[in-house]
Amino acid sequence: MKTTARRKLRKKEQIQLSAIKIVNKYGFEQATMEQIAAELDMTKGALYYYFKNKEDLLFQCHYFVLSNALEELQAIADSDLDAEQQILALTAAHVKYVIEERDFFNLMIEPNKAFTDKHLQPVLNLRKRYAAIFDEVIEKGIQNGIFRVENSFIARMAMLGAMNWIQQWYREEGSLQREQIELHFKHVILKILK
Amino acid sequence: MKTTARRKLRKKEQIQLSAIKIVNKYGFEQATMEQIAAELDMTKGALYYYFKNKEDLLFQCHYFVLSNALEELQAIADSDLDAEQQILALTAAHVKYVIEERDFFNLMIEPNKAFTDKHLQPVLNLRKRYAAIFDEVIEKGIQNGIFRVENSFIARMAMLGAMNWIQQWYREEGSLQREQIELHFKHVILKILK
Amino acid sequence: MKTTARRKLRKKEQIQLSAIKIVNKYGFEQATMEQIAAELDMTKGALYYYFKNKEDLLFQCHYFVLSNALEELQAIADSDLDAEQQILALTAAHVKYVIEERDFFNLMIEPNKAFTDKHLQPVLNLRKRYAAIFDEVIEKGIQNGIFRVENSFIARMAMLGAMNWIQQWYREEGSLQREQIELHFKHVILKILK
Amino acid sequence: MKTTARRKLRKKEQIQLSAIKIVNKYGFEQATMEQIAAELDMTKGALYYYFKNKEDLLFQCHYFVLSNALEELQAIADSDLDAEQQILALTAAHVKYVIEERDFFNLMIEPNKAFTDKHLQPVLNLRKRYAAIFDEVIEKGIQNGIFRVENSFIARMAMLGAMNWIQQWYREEGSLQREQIELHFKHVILKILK
DNA sequence: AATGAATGAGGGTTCATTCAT
DNA sequence: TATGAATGAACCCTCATTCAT
Repeated sequence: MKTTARRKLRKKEQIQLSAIKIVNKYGFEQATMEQIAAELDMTKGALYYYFKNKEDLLFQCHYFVLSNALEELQAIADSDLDAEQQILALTAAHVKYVIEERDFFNLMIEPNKAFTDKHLQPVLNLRKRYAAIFDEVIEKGIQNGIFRVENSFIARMAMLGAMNWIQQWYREEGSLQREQIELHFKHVILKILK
Repeated sequence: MKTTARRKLRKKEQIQLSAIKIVNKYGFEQATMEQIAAELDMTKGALYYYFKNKEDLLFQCHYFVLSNALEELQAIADSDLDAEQQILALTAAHVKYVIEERDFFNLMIEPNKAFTDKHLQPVLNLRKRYAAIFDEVIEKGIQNGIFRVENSFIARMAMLGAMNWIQQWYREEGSLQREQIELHFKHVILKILK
Repeated sequence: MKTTARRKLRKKEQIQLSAIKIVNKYGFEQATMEQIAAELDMTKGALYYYFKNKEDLLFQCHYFVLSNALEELQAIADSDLDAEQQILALTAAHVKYVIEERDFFNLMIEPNKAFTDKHLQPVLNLRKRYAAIFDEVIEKGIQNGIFRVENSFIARMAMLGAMNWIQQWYREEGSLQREQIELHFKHVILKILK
Repeated sequence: MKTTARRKLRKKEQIQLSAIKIVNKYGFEQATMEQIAAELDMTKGALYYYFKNKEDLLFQCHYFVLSNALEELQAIADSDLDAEQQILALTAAHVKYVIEERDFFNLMIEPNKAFTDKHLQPVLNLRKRYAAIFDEVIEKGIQNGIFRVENSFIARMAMLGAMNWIQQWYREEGSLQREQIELHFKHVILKILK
């Protein structure tokens, strides 16, 4: 039956969640298979039943997170909103990921020293596509005369950097709630782009 | 005698410089005592005559880099330039550090990943003072009517985030050189602040 | 019921054949239970229904191969050929086994590396009986005046050594095919014995 | 001073001797770094101070043993004895190695599954040169009309195989002493070659 | 002040073995 | 009977740390 196959898939997902958690806590290289396993009350040996090796596990985590985010952003870029509305929606979505899915998103930020050639390419491709979505909308805005930027690469990087940095200072119990942050950043982003 | 004490100090500095070099090349956790020692044609055992352990050495490096940066930024904030000129100088300085001292500034991001309690507090303090300099200049600019920002905390964080992110994409062999990046970011920062 | 018992026996044989194949391909210690099972589209867990453990399985394979060889050689020694014809037939048979059952004959070389006490004795016994066949035929030849050797023990060991060594240099894709090797060795063996 | 360097070299030799011993006892792949270290009351970690990794250590053992033997045999082939005397001397030397330096020689026999490309070539070269010495002398004998063989490759392999096999049955406490074995094998070898 | 040498803890990985289902 | 899943021991290797000299 499919039940067992499905159970295996579910377990793989659990392991990925655990791995993401541990990686965010200790860093990419410092996360150990033992820690990842302990989080689920498994022994590290068991992880190898589900993933070929550490790099494979971490790669799949990375891929999983990026793919999900990518899909959501792509839908925005494909909508029939105008460039300004789109960039605001992208901002909101990205801020949401950064704040709400902290653990997931941190992975995207992590440097790629950890991957060997075989895994590096797919990750870099996803990253490129993610960035391309922002570029596309920015470009559209420029052509429509809505945005005015000196260098769109720099603009995109500045925007993403500013937003990614949020997780360094955001605290759930702090005075600024997500919605306010979203609003503030929409404002900042527009300043950068106009 | 003072001479030997001084010689020891000088050696410690050499070791720190070596460590900084290695860390910037291989990353914080991947740098090994052996590599650091080899850079100076020493054996790793000798390092322990000067530093208690690896964390101690790395902490002092970090402290050294951050203190230097702090001093430089403070001088700017204390100068008699106007707020706009000051913020531009701060931007140039920060961009320089982010690029040149890659991994030590990386640490500013998540010091708790690398340091245990004892060393964490001093680092966090430095970090606060570092941020305070930006706040001070921004505030000055607002009071002088030069800057106009909705929320100065958000503005500072957006600026620093945008700049810190540079190290994620900057490549020495890339098409954008440090000086150009500096110029572009001065432009972006002013957009955010005005 | 006999049917199920017989089915079990047949399955055991299949597993043995699979194990023999894998061992000849990857070597005795490098063969894994997983590989052996995969060859039959089983999971490794199932093997333990038929064999107590890996050593047991491998022992029975070894025993199986050696017994078969022994039987074949015994038939030759019991035939009514004369001693020279018999020794030539033994040579052909032995060369065939050395080449075809590479690793199981390898075991004949140092069974104590692979087997613990319990299994060692039966193997050593088979080994003795195997050698005895050669001795018997050599002795017969000497008594019939066909062979003339200084020391029949040395002669037997030299013969077997020369043949066992074949597996060190034989390559399936090499220029010498099994049949040619057989012919050459028949020649050499006769030189040693005459 | 050179003393420390020399001490290091001596230690490396000790480790090699230990490794050779263990490998002969348990086989190439089954020998563990721990066993090798324990033999010298060291911890396995210490081995890595002297050798890069297991393959490196085992390779150097292999190389060491082969080189030594090679030198001795080459001297014989270079002497001004005639081919028959040379082959007898080679036989004596080889038998001596097989019996007296059992551990060393076993290494030569071991299959080379253990080495990766980098290390495999040098070993195979040494082996080739070792074999070439026998070939050279055999060829010389053929040209001088002293030897008469159908296929000199087969003859060489049969000889070496017969001799290498000695260690399978030789027991120090057995009835045949080395000198007698030497004599017997000289006899056998001449039978094969004439 | 520095080196050579060693230790020991821990990390990634493999695999025979077990066992509930 | 057989599978899926897990365990645990053992392996290779790295590296911070120690210490006699």
